[in-house]
Amino acid sequence: MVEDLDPRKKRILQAIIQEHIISASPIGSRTLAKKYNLDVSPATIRNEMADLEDMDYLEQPHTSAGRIPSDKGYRYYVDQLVSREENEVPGVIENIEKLYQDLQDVQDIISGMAKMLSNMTHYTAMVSEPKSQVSRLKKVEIMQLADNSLLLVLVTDTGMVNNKIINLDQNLSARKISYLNKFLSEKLENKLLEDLDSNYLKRVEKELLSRLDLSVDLFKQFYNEFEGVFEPGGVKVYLGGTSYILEQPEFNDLEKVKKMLRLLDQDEMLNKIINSISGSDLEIKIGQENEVEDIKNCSLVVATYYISNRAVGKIGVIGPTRMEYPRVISSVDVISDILGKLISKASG
Amino acid sequence: MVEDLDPRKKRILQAIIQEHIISASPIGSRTLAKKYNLDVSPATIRNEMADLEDMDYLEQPHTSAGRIPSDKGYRYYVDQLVSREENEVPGVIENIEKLYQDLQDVQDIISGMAKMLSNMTHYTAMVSEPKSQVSRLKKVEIMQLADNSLLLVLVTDTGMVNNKIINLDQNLSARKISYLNKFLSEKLENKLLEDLDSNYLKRVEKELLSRLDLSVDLFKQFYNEFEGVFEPGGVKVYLGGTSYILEQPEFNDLEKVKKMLRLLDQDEMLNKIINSISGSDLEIKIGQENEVEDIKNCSLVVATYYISNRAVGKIGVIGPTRMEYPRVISSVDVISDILGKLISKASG
DNA sequence: GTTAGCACTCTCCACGAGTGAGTGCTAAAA
DNA sequence: TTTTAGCACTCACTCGTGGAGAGTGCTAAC
Repeated sequence: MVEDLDPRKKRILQAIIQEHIISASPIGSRTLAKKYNLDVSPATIRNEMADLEDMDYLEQPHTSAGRIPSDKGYRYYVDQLVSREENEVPGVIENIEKLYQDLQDVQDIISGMAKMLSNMTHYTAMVSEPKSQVSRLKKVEIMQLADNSLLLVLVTDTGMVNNKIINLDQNLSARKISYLNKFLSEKLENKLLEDLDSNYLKRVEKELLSRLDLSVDLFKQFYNEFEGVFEPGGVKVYLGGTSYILEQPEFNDLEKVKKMLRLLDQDEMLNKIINSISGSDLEIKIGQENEVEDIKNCSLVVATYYISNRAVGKIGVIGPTRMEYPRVISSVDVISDILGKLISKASG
Repeated sequence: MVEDLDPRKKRILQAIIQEHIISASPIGSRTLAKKYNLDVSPATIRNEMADLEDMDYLEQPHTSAGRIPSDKGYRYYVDQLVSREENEVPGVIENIEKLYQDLQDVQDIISGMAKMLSNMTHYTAMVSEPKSQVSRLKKVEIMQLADNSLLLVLVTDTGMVNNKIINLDQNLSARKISYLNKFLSEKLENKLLEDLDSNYLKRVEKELLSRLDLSVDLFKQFYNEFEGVFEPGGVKVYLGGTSYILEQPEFNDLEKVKKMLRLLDQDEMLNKIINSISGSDLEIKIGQENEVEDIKNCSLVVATYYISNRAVGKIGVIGPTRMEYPRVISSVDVISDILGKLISKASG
């Protein structure tokens, strides 16, 4: 499906896209001839532009306007005309890493990187938490807070800490709690969370019941709560720079801004968006390529970040299709790298 | 400073404000005479309106427009013309409480109530976390995650759970950790966080050093991290219904929306705003009465919520000065109550 | 294949007239 | 003295009109 454009068409397409990214308005043949020395007259460019429009790389908002790139045009640009290494600035990685190195809390790191990425790109950034399925449970511990009240703490090897307060009807003796702790760490720690499904938990429950002389009611209550923690549910998505979308001329319309902000308010939507990206290292979805209806006029640049070689989460940028792809691509690339490194370090 | 308006002026002022709250535009004498049966002619109303303008209760956007309420007008309305019990719907409290009763996590409760409040009022809601100063430390515990890596867990009696992963240069033996745990619970648990200032912590440090044969370097490193947890810092503020501000005609201007959203993006600002409210049960700041520059065209309705009779946090609503005060006041009132109750219950 | 020339198209902006809501003032009525 | 009717006046808002400007497609010449 990728036609091979002749070199002049390539140059013209590239010039139009670059110009449009800057000006956000349709580009005419004269402007193009003036600003880029293409060594041909506007008339020739017009002919080429008409050709490119026939091939669906360009669109014309109305008869007497210049051309704007189509989604297909952007796609060609991103795939063929952008060199991905282009903008790598050498020292940046080390500098950012240093800047954030004393953040220990994974949540702080994630939201810090979301902010960083949005500041670098001037678009809205989104980062999903490390997903638990591919994490190993590093530590399970129950602590007594008061009579009838326990705190359950789970720590994964990706550094995510999960708390749950469990209120019971009756007291659980210190001896039993310490037994439970020993038992649960033995059975659950160092397992993949993915493997701790209800089947496995049921088996653990059975074994525990046979060993521990515990009022069955009390135990059931505890175990129900306990099991609940492992239910998948959506992963939290962090946002950075929400207000940047307002800077984009394509969001000059209040209705559009409203729609967008409402979208970003909904956690499920964010999940859907960021998880619609299949899983390759850095993926770009342009306009109509997006599955979520409400962002079919936006582009997404999303990378996967890794913790000890496991793909655990996504980090990306959402903006208008008229996006500064080269800069965004290299920013997302760099930040996803740093994010993985920082979390790895923080979670030991 | 509160002049006593004669009854007719009161009625007219009230009518203008109510009408303006609905229509968001200046109100003229004819409209008023038609919609509210004030038993006088438009001409008379005009005279009264001119009087009210002289007294600064009303303003005129331009010579030939109707009148809109001034901040002073709203203030009079809120203080004198709104009966605070007006809108109490009996069953509501119980219903909401039931709806949210199985939320155990304090953070979930808070963000749930923020959403609830914004849905009820159709304005943006903000809720601050229980502030730690007036909380008691219920539980301190250190757990070993791996060699060199500890997890510090703090739980307050308001149900807030705080985690910190501490990475050390060397290992800390299990025996020492268990000793540390015993020592720290003895010294810190059930104390007000307010009292755990650096002075107190220094004394504890000294005592600990004299008792524990620990490499001083290692200890210092641990203790530095540990102390950091008690540094005050801003409290987190939860938002609900950010996109509601876009529904308000006073934010039809993109510039204003931008300013507002940028404001709500900054945690420090939110802190400043919500803490500019002194501390009475339910306080209303109208327009210029606000200290924060950027919200001098907004109104704030903020209540304090209580956990076992301690004022621990704030919950409120921010919207245009043209706000439906009666409804907002009773909503904030009700929700702040429920919030306190829910957290009390969840944190046992 | 490329370019100059030209008629044509469409948006955008500024201008002006008309409309309508609302006022303030004055003089008459209650 | 207070209230009301009448009237002239003021502004914001809308809508249509009419260039100006940018850009195109087509044709014919290079």
